[in-house]
Amino acid sequence: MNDTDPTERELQVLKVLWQDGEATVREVWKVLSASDTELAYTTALSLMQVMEQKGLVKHRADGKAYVYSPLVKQQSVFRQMASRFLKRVFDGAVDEYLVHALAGQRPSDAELDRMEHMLAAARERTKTKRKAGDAP
Amino acid sequence: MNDTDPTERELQVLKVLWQDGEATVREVWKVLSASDTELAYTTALSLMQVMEQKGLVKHRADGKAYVYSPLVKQQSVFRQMASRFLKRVFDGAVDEYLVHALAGQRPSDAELDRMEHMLAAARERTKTKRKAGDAP
DNA sequence: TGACACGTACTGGTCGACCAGTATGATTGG
DNA sequence: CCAATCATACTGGTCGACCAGTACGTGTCA
Repeated sequence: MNDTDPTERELQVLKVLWQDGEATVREVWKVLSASDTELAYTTALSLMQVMEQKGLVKHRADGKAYVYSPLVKQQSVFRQMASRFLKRVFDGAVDEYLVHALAGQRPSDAELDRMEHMLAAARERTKTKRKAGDAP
Repeated sequence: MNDTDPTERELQVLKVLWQDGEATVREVWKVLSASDTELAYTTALSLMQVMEQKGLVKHRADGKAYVYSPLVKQQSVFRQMASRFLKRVFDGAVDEYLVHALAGQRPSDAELDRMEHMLAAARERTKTKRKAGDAP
């Protein structure tokens, strides 16, 4: 389906929609204007119209206003963006990916715990995976 | 200094230069044309001239040809790109970053080993960091 | 020596992201 | 009733990434 990542701005909009479930143009505009630099209301509107055209969001009329909601799942978008980034930059070497992230960031103990569990789970999967050729 | 990531193409060029130390336009062009779709020779040239203007590479004359070499370290670029991506997409949550990468990728045992070591090292750093200034 | 091969410089064109203004329709308060 | 205020629709402009063509210089070889 979607073969390109959402742009920076589009991602900002999607985050608002994911958080709130749905939102009017004005609400989205408020958030973007608050976190970022000032933005014209019509700019936010244009952006969301383009996004609808791309199939990222849909709208329904609620009285006068349009209420927008996301058409793509946060999980899918994040997974896709991470995969693509991983592949493009590090040629798929997930350990390279991690080491550079850790270098610029100091994770909390809780995060470290969660990540260790992830690795353990991943190791488990590959181990049990040895059976039956259901490879690509 | 550099406040934007290198573009897709620029990154491809940098990878060639990092790998070989230095390279002529023709060599870079060969690699790009091989891995990607066909590309005009002058396109590669233009790209590298722009990159020089941006301070990403420099050149020296070797007889007729220009030999280009990188001005930025692979480490720095990767670290910066990873950090930025992490922040922009996952708001700095490195565990989120990892889980989505693992979902789309099946790491090898060796990679898992290396990543576990990284986490252990990261945990060590935060632990010793708690003490009053007994820094190395 | 003169044509050719190989190099770079310069220029232009396309496309998408991003931004914002003007036009226009509907609701509502006085 | 009417105008102010809200909404959306439509249109255009800027900028950077990307691509490639033409112009031009220089060394080489028959």
